[in-house]
Parts: sequence; structure tokens; C-alpha cells
Amino acid sequence: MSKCEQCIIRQFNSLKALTREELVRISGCKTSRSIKKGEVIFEEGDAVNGVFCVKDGVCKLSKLSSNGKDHIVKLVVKGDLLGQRSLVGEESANLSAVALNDMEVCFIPKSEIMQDLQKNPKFTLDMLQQMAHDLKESDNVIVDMAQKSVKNRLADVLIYLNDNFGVDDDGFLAINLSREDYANVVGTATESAIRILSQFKKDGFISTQGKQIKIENLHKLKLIE
Amino acid sequence: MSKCEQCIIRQFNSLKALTREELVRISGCKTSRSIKKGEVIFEEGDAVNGVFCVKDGVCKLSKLSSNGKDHIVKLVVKGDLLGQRSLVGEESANLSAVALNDMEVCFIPKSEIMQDLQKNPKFTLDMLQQMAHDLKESDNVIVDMAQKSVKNRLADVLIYLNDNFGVDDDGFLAINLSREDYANVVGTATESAIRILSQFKKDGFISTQGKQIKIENLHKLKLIE
DNA sequence: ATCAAAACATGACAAATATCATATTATAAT
DNA sequence: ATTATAATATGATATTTGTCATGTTTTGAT
Repeated sequence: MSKCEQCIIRQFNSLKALTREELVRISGCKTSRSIKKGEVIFEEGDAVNGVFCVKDGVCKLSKLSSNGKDHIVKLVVKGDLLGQRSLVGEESANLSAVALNDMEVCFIPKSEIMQDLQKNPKFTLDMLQQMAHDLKESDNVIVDMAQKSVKNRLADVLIYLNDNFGVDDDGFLAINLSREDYANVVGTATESAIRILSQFKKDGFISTQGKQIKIENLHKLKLIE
Repeated sequence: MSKCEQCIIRQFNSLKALTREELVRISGCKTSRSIKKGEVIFEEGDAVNGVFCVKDGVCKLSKLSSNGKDHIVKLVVKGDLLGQRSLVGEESANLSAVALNDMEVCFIPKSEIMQDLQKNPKFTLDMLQQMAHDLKESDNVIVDMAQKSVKNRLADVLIYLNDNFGVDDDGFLAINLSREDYANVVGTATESAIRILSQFKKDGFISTQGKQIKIENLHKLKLIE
């Protein structure tokens, strides 16, 4: 099993603020885990007593809404920490986490990392900054959800995926979401998402092959209102 | 000018985690300020170099959306801190703050409070917990925005105002928002908000007098989908 | 390779919401 | 008290989005 103090992934999250000694201790109690595509990592209401450091793969964080639909709030990627909020307070998970492809993660028990939160102000401050950033992003998402059209939001998601995941050798988005997932990210009916994607195709903004999507005209996608 | 160490308001926010010495120092550099209804406290893009501790009154935090409408993200009330996020990172304000009624606030310069953030882990941890809580709430709002109908969201706002601000002697909501503000909270056109409130009135869920609103049937409001 | 299940696609229609026009009422300044 | 201004209200209509039905394609298990 690889050691935290040698792991390059931690540079991308708050764990970078830990000292070498702290990392050695964390390394001793962490557990590595492979997660298969589609597997549930935790569900709303679960007690998540620790954080996952994502070494590879992507998972979706979603919440069941009162109308019975699952809404995808966030995608968690390589380098991210998953379940930070379990560290503060005793509340159970507010969101469910499901792997979108095969993942490699490390799990660090809450009890261990709480010691660092209480003793290493640099670490706590880094998490604070991370959360402040997330909060700002959340506000932006709220405004977009409230004010933009479904078509606009769907275009935004395609742009986001292109910017953050890039494309494969054939030019298709490197991450594949189902049409239902797209609908659950923008908050619309699956049929509506499919319909709008079809329209984008007719307009020449994208092309598709099965569930794969290739952006053909990023500029025009950005102009959609 | 009153002293922080004697101020009861701080019990409601993260400042309660400061030591007596820290409070004395903060007290020496803070400035009290009265803000008139409608006054702009700060705007999107402003450099807010400190936090406001709200002693009295209410203000709205809003963001201009790409379609030109102002979206109200949050109401900040007595006891809350305003502008926490200015403390972490150097970014300018993401939201605008406008007083909804006359306010009394104290302003604490960033330079002073940063010392405490770096030295008092209890204070930092308290802010972290506060932000974690806000983040959870934000996720819930995102899901509601994405999945609930405008009518449902408007009913939710009325219930929220009733729960958090109570009613005056005549039974009207103790806080008065304009119809435009209601629209900007739920993310709809002003006419739509007015229309739905009219419908609520016809249905006997609420009654109105000018801009004042009285909830007549909280139970039925809660059943709206 | 075959088949069943899931995912994708599209039409027809219904419901929700936005927009524009125009009254009416309340509010604040003189 | 009067009046200009802003806020509230409502009708008519257009647009957006959701729902239900149904067919097609893709995918994965055998």
C-alpha cells in the first residue's frame, strides 16, 4: 500500500497543509479501496465517519428531491476530498455519492483527522478556504438554477465537462454521463434533456455516437441563452 | 460605544469562540455604524476588507444574473456575520448586500480578525462548522430551485419568513419584502410572484394589506406542491 | 450471436411560467 | 392635501417545460 507522505494526489486538496509527521500517522490508519462504476459510496442519511481522498475516477453527489427525482449537485474528481462535511458536526450525510466510473480512493477515519483539525491551524484554514470557495460556487449555481433556461444550463454543463474533463482521442467528452444524469444535473425531465441535446445536434453545436458527445462548436454553445 | 466583550450579539456567531483578550483587542478597532433601509452595504466586485456583525435589522444578499435580474441568495439577520468570505482569500465580493430595514452593525477590519483565524483554532473551527452548515443549506436550496415549482418555492419562502421573523401585533409577517423581492428570492418574474400570491389569497392561505402579508393557513401552505 | 433490458428518441399534448399591455392602488415628496 | 412615482394587480398571449405514449437503438448478460 502506498504511503500518504509520498502520494502526489494530496497536493490537490487540504491534506497538503499537513506536516510530514501528521501524514505518517494518517498513512498508518487509512485504508485504500477500489470502487466499481455504479457502486454507492454512501447514501443520504448514512453516518460517514471519515473522508475519502479520490486517487482516480469520478463520482456524483446527489440528493433526492421532494418530487422523487435525484438531483446531481456536484461531481467529485481525482484530487478532491469527499465527505469533508462529515468532519464538522455529527450530522449524517446530506447527499449520496455514486461512482460514475471505476475509482481508487483512500479512506481516512474521522477520529484521526479531527486531531489535525484541532491542532494544525494551517490545515483548518485551508479547509476553511476550500469551503468558502465551494460556498461561492454554490451561490453561483443557485443563481443559474433560478435564472437561466434549461437549454442554457445544459449548454453550461457541456462546457463545464469539456473544460474539466477534456476530450478523448476521437474528440468525444472524456466523461460519459447518461442522458438521465444530464437531466439530473440541470434539473429537468430526462425527455427534455434528450430533446435539447437533439436540437443542439441539429444546430451543429454537438454530435453524438451512442451516449458519447462531441462538442463541435464551443463558441456557439457559449452564446446560448 | 459599547464593548465587544459585553455584547450579547456575539453569542450567536463565531465570535463567541474568541477569548476575552481577543475580544478586547477587536473592540478597540471595530467601528459601529447605522445603515438606513435601502442602503447598499457593499456590491458585487467590491473589496470587502472585514466582517460586519449585525446587531439589528436585516439585509439581503443578492447577485446579478446573466439575464439582468437580481437574485436574492440569502437574508442576513441580527446575530449573523456578514462578509465572512472576505476573510479567506483575496477575492472581491461575489454578492451585493442591501439593507431591508434600518440596521445597526459593527465592522471589524480583516487585518485584525485574521490574527485570530491564524492563532485561535477554536475560532477557525467554529467558522468552519458554520460554513459547512451553510454549504449543506446551499445544496438544499440548489435542489429546491431545480426541482420544485415556483408556487412551491414561494410557499416555502412564506413559511421560512414566518418561522424566522414571526409576526407583528396584527398577525402580519414581521418582515416586509416587496413583491419584486419575493420574485427575486424564488427566481421568477415579478408578475408571476404577484399572481401566485393573489391565488394564495383566493385560496384563503394568506391575506394581504398593501405589501403586508398575513399567513392564514400555514398547514395548507405546507401542502403546496 | 441472441435476446432482454435499459437507454435513447420523438410526437402529441398539457401545464407552468414569461412577457407585454394596461389598470389600479399605495407611497413618499412637496 | 396633492400629486408624481413606484408598487401591485390582472388579462391576453407566447414560450418553455413537463408528461405520457410509443418506437428505436444500444448495451450487457447469457
